[in-house]
Parts: sequence; C-alpha cells; structure tokens
Amino acid sequence: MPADNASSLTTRAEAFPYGLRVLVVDDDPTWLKILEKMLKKCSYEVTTCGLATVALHLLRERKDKFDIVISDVNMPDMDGFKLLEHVGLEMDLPVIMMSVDGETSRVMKGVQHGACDYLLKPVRMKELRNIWQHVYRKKIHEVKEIESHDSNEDIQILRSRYEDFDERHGLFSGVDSVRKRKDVDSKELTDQEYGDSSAVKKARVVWTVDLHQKFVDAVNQIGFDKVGPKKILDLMNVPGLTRENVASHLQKYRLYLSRLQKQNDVLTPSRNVQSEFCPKDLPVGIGFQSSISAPQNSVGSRYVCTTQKIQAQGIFSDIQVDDLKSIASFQATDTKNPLRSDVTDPPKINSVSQLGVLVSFMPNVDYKPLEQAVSKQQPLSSSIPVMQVMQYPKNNIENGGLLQGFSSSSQPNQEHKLLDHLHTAPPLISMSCNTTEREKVDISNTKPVFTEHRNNHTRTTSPITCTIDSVSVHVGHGIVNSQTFTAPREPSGSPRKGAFYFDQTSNCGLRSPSQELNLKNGAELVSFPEDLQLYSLQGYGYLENVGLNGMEIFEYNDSTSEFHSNFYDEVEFDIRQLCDATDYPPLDGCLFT
DNA sequence: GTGAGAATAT
DNA sequence: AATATTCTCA
Repeated sequence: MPADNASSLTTRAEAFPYGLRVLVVDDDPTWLKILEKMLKKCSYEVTTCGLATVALHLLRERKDKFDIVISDVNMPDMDGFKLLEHVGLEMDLPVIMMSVDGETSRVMKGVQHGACDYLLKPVRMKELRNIWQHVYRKKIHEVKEIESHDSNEDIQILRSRYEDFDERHGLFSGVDSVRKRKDVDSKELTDQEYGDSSAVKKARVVWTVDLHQKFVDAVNQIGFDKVGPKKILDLMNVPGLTRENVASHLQKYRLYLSRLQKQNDVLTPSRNVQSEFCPKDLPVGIGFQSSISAPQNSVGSRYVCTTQKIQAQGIFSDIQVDDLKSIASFQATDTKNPLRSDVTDPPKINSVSQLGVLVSFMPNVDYKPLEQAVSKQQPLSSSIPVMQVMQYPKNNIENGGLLQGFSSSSQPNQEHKLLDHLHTAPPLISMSCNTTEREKVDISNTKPVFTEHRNNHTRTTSPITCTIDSVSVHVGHGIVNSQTFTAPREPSGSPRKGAFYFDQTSNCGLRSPSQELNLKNGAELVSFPEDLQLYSLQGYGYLENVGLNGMEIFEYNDSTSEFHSNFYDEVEFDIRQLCDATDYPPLDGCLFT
C-alpha cells in the first residue's frame, strides 16, 4: 500500500508530460529568482512577474498559456486576494497563495477566495514539487462538474472532491492524511483547508520480513561484491519500491554487517592464528547461551557441559573460517574446495577453524541440581538430539560471500539437497551428542540433518572433523518459558522438535583450559532436548553431524564470565515458522540490531 | 530527549 | 553508487 502510494506520487511526468506551466507573481525579485529556480528544478515551465496587474494582464492575454498561478499575497499594485478572485473567476486556474506569515485568518482568507493552497515562505522544494496535483485535481473536478452539473464553487465541496479523488487514486494514504493533520496542527493552522496538498509526502517504506527476504534474495543472486541498489531493485520487482528505498536499506544492511564484523573481530581477535591449532591439544569450549526473549531474567546461571571428546564430523562448505563466530574449534579433514571460480581467495578450510555456536535451550530442559555430576564425567550412552545452527552470512566480500535468505529443515532421510554457492550456503551445524542416562535422552534418535536451500544450485561439501573437549552452556535461570520453548511438531509426527532462530552476534571466543575450569563450579545437569534445531542468522559455515561424546553439562554461576553475549537481546522465536520448512526464519527484529 | 530506521542530499 | 545528513516516529 505504501509502495503504491509512493509510486503514485511520482507520476507527475505521466500526468503532465509537457511540464507544468507556472506563473509566479511576486514583487520581491529575490523571491522570484528563487522560486523560478526551484520550479525549474521541478521541470516546470516558469514565467515570472513582479506585478499583480501585469500578471493579470498576461493571464487575460493568453489564459491557455498557464496551468497554475503562484502569487504572493502582498503585492504593491493589487491585493493578492483580489488577483486571486480575478484569476479564479476569469481563468479558473488554480492559484496558490504565499506569504511570509502564516496567520490563520490570512490563510483562511486566501482559501476562501479560492486559493487551492497557501504556502509559507520560505517555500520548500517539496511543496513546489507537488503543485501539479492541484492542476490535476482541477481537471478531475471539471470533469465531475460536467457530469453532475454541479456548479457549486464552495470550497468545502471542492475539498471533499479532492479527497474523493485522492481516495480513489490512492494519492494519499492514511498515513499521509494523519501526517497532514499533524503538520497543520503544529503550525496552528487547524483549518483543514490549509495544507490540503502541501503535506503530500512520500510514504515510508516498511521493510517487512517478506520485503527484506526479497532484498536478501536479490543480494545473494547478484553477488555481494557486485550488488547495487538498482540491480537489487530490478530483481526484487516490487512495484512502487524505488531505487532510493533500496539504497537506503542496503546502506543500513551494510552498516549492520560491518557492525557484526567488528563485534566478531573484537570478540575473537585471535582466531586468525589458529591455523596450527590442534584440537586434541587445546580444549575448546562451545558456548551455549540461552537466547530467550526475556534476557533481563536470565541472569547468571550457566551450564557447562564438559565432554571428553566431542567429535564433530560434517560437511563444511566453503566457509570462511574467520567468519564463523565461534566457540568451538575443529579441524577440517577435507579441504576440498568446491568454490565457484569467481572466488579469488579460497578460504583455508583445511586448517583448524573456529565455529561459533550459540544455542537456545529447549523449554522442557530439565535443570536439576546435580552436584555429583560435577565430578562425574562419564561418557554418555545415548546420542543426542540434532541441532542445527544456521548462521546469517556475514559480509564478506573477498570470499564472494553472498548473503542469502535461507530456509532449513531437518528432515531425516531426506535427500540431501545441496546449497548453491558455497559461500552463500547457510551454515548449518548439526550436533549429536551422547548424553547421560540421567538426562533421559533417547540417543538412538540421532538423525542426519539436511539443509535445503531455496536455490537449486549444487554445492560441494567437505567433511570436517572436530573435536570438542568441552562445551559450556549458559542458561538463563528460571526464565525458561515453557511456552516459548514449546517445540513445534513436525508434520511427520516426530517427537519434540524445537527450533530457535536467533541472530548470532556471538562473542564466545576460544577459551583457555584454565578458563574452562573456572566455569565448572557448581552445577546442574542439563539435558539437551531432542531434535533441537537452532538457527543462527550469521556467519558462514556448514558443519554437519557434530557428535558429542560423553558430554555433561554443569551449571555454574560466574557473572564475570566472558560469555556475555548481546545475543541475548537479539533472539527472536517464531515457532509458527518452524512448522513450515519452506518458511524463512523470521528476520525482523534481529535484522539490524 | 533519544535512537532507529528511512528519506533525502551530496 | 556510496556516504552523509536530515527527518520522522516510537
């Protein structure tokens, strides 16, 4: 609707392909110049006149020569209102009055004398830009008059016709109407006649999830390095949307991405030097953070999950290791480079990389005090729920990293549909862990996870192995809202299945072993929910089938821990969408925060 | 009053 | 097209 409105407002050229012919009347030569310049900028044909009498003469001489008259109220030779009357009577041309003072009575007088608008000096460009509508309306009015034989010149009726016209043509949206009122009020010109058209304004574009999705799709399709507002606009193919709209959004989008980049750089500054890192030698922590929508409540409790060895095997697409926000380090065993030819600087995936994972907990996670668990680090007998983490691709031009909308579904046994450009492939991490009996998790339930991208491009993947020695989990205590966490059921009827979307801005960096130890203080055992699906909206990376062996989760309270993440505030859940694999993860609310 | 988001200007 | 600035609204 807003889009349509916007487009309607930019069709002056269609209504007046020849250009509007404007007669400007003002005794002030300076103003004449200024107005002339502004009007010409609007592509109008401008005639200036310093005297009202002369203007009247001009008009009488050739009344077909002008479409509209703009006149100052205060003219030395003739009262502006008098001129207004004459013009209205003799030529029936729309007249816009203007003056430096906006005294209500004066404005009223102008309107009563037939002025179609009343502008205050200094006149703004945008006010002039839309004066053509007066002419347009007038024409419509005339047509109506002929049809209805209504010769009543009462301005109220005139106005109602304008409105009628506006409604039918969608020139003014509700928003504009409201704004119009507001403006009038603010100027103490409560008379509704005033500002009838001066408030015409471009409707603001609201970037809804859908719209943004289109935007992202377009960006991905074009390629992040080659993207431009115009191309995006073309691809989006949204009526009414302008290049400027897209440019503005793109600007914001880029800002957002760069902000994330910075955050990551700060949080994981050393990740670039991890290439020599050997997983076995260096215990890594995977930080999990409950990203509930009630961050304020989630003070404190943390759960650390320690595991002797977490084996992560998966498919690693052309992930820029550096881009992963992460917390876990893993080693890629296969370094096949499936990248597109346009990739100039293939990521070194073969080296050890970090993988950031932020996990939201399931609702029904049972947090039981489990002091004994602290000392016990027994291998878990069951396998774990599958977790998927989808990350929102970050801005990474060098890698040809494309931003891509994505949809993901964990549908076991489904044919593996590979993602298109590797770079753009939504990173997906599925983890399967063994849990203790205590956790009562059905291990045998581990399922392969598949990601399906909307695009049908093929994607090459490289298996990765990752060894994780410990996993830490941060869980907001007591804020776990069962409702929020209620997992949607898969159409297939599979048991609990939860999915979370969030915008990861992680900052869980690699921790030293010692740090890790600090986290293992007090504790409660946490069980992982089954089939936990997680969607993160950021970063590249595709890791699949991460197996966690012998994992135990402990709770610890350490307010000084470095696990704080603003992630907290950015999470957004939308269970409804989880039920439909074809839906996109909700992006609004976590887009540019 | 302030900040985010969008429009507009450069 | 990119970036800076301004505007608008919650």
